[in-house]
Amino acid sequence: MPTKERILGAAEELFARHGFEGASLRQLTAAAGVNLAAVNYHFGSKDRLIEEVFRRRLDQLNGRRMAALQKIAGEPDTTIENVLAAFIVPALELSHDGNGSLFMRVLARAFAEHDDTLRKFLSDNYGHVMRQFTAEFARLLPHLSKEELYWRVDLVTGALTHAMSGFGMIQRKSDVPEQRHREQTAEHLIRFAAAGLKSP
Amino acid sequence: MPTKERILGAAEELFARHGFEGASLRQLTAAAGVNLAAVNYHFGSKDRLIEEVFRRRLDQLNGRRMAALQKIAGEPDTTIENVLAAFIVPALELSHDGNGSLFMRVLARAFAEHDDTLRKFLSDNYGHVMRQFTAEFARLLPHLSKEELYWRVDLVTGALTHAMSGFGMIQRKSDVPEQRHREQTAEHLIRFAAAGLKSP
DNA sequence: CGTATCCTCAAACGATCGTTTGATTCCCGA
DNA sequence: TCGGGAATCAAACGATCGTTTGAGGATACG
Repeated sequence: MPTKERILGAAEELFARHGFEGASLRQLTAAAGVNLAAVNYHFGSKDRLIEEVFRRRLDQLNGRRMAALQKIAGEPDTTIENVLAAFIVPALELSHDGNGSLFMRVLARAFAEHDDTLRKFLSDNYGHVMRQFTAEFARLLPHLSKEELYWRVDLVTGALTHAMSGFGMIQRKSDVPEQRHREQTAEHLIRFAAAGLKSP
Repeated sequence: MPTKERILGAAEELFARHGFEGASLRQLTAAAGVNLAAVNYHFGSKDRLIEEVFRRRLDQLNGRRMAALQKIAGEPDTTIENVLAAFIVPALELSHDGNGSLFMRVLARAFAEHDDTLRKFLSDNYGHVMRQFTAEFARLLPHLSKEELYWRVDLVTGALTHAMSGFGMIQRKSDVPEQRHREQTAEHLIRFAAAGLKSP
């Protein structure tokens, strides 16, 4: 495997496990089986490596989210559940794809850290996704004030980030096929979030 | 102010802002206006200081939660909303008490970090609180399977932790009295969480 | 006044951090 | 086959980390 890929994989795992400050480049390069200097050679700095870890996964994740949303946005028979599925299902697919679940933990960490640099990077690059989803929720919940809507979207985001960071018990039982388990998880999350969004 | 108190206050603020690994004892003691060696003298180590930051706030927070829960647990006319209020209101009171809101950010960080030592400490010392609340939810939602119930309690916990860590917009408008703002926030959170818990 | 106890202080400990350097190896196109 | 950029390597840079030390100051009690 190319050196850059091995570094990104090890970085994802160690950032998830020990945080951005807690994972050192020496641990990281040792886990990847590459030389210590390789990070600065290929990425320039540790901060740029962190951004690249986000870019690689979020490009794919948000691409799928936007594609799913485009299919239903503005349509007359679209439901809250449809929009939530467009947001949640791509994330669940990622969680079950190789080390993707580790990335959801990295993402949960990024939310918990209130680091301004990282927040600005995420907002600049992927803020439009949240805005599109919020706009569609607004269309389907026209009776809610803007403040009410933001509140509920924020609570939904919190619940989903928490759940998908693996803190909860998204653990597949051995007798349930992976495909079926993913569908069940999606149903749980969508049912819960839809009830919260639609509450009177 | 006593040295120990000044250290705990500065620690709470810097742990919230930079994380447990990101905040150094040199920053911390400088902010507190005490000598570098004071941390190890009064607390023994940085890890023990971290535990003390949690203990100080959680003793008070969970004490109030348990007291509120005892008043309604097992009563025939208790509602989901009552139980949620017993869980949420003490946390909101803490959030509006001095540097208490910073502690909610520390707590959110602790959830995001999957650090085993910290998790064990929190579970050993305060796990009984979550078990009591879960038991009461189980009584009020008898139609839910144990798996369903755990799922929903976990999602509620995630949403509330997220919201109260200040990532959302729990920001009081200047023309709203603090007491009223706290009540409004509690209403938002309780309505959302109750809808999620009770969803069919 | 003497002294015992609690506390503070500057200084230093060894370890580890992210980053840089300069030499060496690899590999492909001319 | 040979030249040259790309990639890897061991080693070192200065800075910062948590922790420890031992001397000195403060305070209370005989």
